[in-house]
Amino acid sequence: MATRKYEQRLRADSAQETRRRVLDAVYQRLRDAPTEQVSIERVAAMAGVSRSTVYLMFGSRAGLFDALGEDLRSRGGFDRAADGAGHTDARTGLMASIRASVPVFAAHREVLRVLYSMAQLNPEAVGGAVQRMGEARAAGVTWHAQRLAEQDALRPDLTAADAVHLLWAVTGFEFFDQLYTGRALSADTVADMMVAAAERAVLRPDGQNTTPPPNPDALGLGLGE
Amino acid sequence: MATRKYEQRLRADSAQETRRRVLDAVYQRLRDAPTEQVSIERVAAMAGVSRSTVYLMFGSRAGLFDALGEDLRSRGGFDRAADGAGHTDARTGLMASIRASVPVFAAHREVLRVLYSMAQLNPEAVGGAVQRMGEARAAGVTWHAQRLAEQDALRPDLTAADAVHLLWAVTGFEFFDQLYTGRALSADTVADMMVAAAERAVLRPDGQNTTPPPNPDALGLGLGE
DNA sequence: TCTTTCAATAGACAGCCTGTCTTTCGCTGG
DNA sequence: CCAGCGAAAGACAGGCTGTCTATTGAAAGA
Repeated sequence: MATRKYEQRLRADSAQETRRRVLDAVYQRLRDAPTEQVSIERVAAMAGVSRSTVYLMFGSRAGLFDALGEDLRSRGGFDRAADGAGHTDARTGLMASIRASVPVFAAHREVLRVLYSMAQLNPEAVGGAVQRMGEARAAGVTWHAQRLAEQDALRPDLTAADAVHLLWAVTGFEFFDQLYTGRALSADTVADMMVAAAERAVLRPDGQNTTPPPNPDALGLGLGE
Repeated sequence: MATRKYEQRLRADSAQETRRRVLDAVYQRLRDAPTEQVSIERVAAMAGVSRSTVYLMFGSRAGLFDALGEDLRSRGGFDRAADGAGHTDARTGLMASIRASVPVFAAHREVLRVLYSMAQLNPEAVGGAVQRMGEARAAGVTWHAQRLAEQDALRPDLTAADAVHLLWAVTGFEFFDQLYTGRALSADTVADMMVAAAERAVLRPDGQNTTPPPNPDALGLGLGE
């Protein structure tokens, strides 16, 4: 007996919805109790779904977290935050990128924290989601450094490669969180600091900016001589 | 029957040695396979000890990692790295501190990575060891910022508190590892970058790094204590 | 020497978790 | 009406934690 053709559109829709519920449940769980161990069992219960359904949909624990990362990447606002491409000026483009990413970091802080830490302990545990996010960010940072070099906005003592390294360290979630959580600062304050840090780390000191350098006269006599 | 008095010195010595073997085993395990889950069972087997002995000695899994952190703190070289107090000049003191800490970070990178990540996921899981290390570092950073302020070496647009925040972010293990592992740079290169980043982030732009210290008398008793 | 005492050990147990399997249910859609 | 398939239920093996009890063996005292 030949198999009948099946469309199953309604079924597919409901599956999609179930998937959504599960992802929301993990997100919620990570947000509410980031320090507790997340068991698939619990997540499934929160989503009103059987544990075996989760395995069916995501394949494994890692697959679930991978999907969460991907979900965050597509819905969390990372896309908009990624490019500061709307600007002709490389400097302002960089600053815009940083300022755009901070609210995203802050909004999803707990969940990102868990994903990043899990990835540190075992990259496979999040199925490469964090790694992919990192690659995207690396590309973005490289692009920015390139543009800054082209517009001769880099410090004279830096190569473009050095700038990539420094920008990488100074614009990432880890750096953000050192200030936001580690020092209990507001997102706005952190944004200011990250912008300032990036500026001072890689940009020509003489160039004019959103933060004009302090008046040289003010310093004069303060030190040594 | 009255209890006899017991000294048990030899016993205590052997216990100490066993403890050492267990701690070495965890360290080794974390270093060799940082991405795999460390089970007490495995560690005990590596140390040639019963699992229950580990629980007896350290109380719990968390206690074991706490002890490891403490062990690292006392034997890993953090003490020497912590203070750049041998210098009268606040600037060079800061730089010396940073340069001293980098080799320690690099030497224990894998183990520190695991401890820090575990602490992020659940501070209790490492029994406060990481938190204590953080507090010590915070105190050190505050001290440096204070001295820089006193010697008028901070950027004019920064408060001492701001300097603490920035130094915190730029001198820590996380920042180090973003460059060392994240960008695959050598420890020496990272040290240079961290020094440069700290310098540019918080120090007066006009002063040379090699600038002679201001009037030594100004410091007075600051160091000895 | 010979006994006392207790640190160190071994091992059993309950409980939680993961990942895989088989079986059953019940809705969709021809 | 009923075939097909997505979803659920639940059993299972295996690994881990933390606790508890029983055992042992050697140092310390007499």
